[in-house]
Amino acid sequence: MKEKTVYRILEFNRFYMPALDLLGNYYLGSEYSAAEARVLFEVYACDGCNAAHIARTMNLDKSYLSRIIQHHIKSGYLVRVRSAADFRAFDLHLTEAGKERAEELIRKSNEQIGEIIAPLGETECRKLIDALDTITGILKSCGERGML
Amino acid sequence: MKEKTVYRILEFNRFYMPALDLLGNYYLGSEYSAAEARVLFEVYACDGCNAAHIARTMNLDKSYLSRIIQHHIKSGYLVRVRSAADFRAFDLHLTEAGKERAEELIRKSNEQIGEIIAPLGETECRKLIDALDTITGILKSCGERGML
DNA sequence: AAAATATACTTGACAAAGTCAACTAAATAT
DNA sequence: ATATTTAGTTGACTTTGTCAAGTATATTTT
Repeated sequence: MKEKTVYRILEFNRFYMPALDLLGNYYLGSEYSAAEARVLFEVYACDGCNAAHIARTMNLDKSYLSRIIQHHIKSGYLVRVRSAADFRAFDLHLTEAGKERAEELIRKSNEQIGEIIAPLGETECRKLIDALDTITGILKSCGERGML
Repeated sequence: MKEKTVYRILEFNRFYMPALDLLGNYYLGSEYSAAEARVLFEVYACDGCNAAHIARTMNLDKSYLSRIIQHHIKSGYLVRVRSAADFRAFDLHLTEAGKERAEELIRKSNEQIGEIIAPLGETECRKLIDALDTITGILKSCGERGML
């Protein structure tokens, strides 16, 4: 049974990943690099966080991240303000443009997924949600620290 | 309902993708680049195919692919033989070492997933499989050509 | 309080991954 | 026979990501 489960997971990944790719996964809007977009989202989700926090939660190299942040600042999407509590760190905030940019990316993602599931009816949607919940629940139960 | 479904899919992706990453998705063993491993798998799955076929099915740039193949040949994992039917093309085959390498990567993937789902009992495994099947089934029903 | 250690972030140099355009050679279509 | 398409290669390039070393501030240890 275990073996079959492993096999089925691998098979699912093989199926689902290209699907993700196709529809743009949660960070992809379009002309943006994955990491760049995700950084924007992280700040969107967690206003005032700093680079170290992002590096930890996204498991990103800090030097790489540093440059991504600089780039976003140059693009006018991010601003940094020196943290009062810790003078080494900078609190990160989205500018208005940055917020709009993030929301636009989210909207695009939504639209893409929306298009794909367009043919589904109520019942199927409910089933889909249930299945997603089931998987999430079970996988979460596996890892004290296996998963996010 | 549609909106909720979209939202839930995005949320699932956010949860599942790092999980995939962590456990090495279907192509990842370890020190190998995604594309490199996938090429190996493609030939494993489709012995005698040529670069053009791989480029099409994996949606890979042909120049990039050309170099990956060269690299695999140098590593002793792949051999090419000029196609009798089409003198421009080369049939690709795994060497014994290449076969072993591919199988080792597959074995590693299996082990990693196996470890993660180790805590699960029979019932949970069955539920997980059902949920994966449900998702696959529903999503497949969406796309005449939305998905793989 | 001083010294040692850890953390936040930056920079330079680099390696790896991926793309683009131009090319040769063979196959196919006109 | 000529034009177009397809298989593959190569060179030059950009993007993406990593590594090591450095500066400045915080924290811990003695």
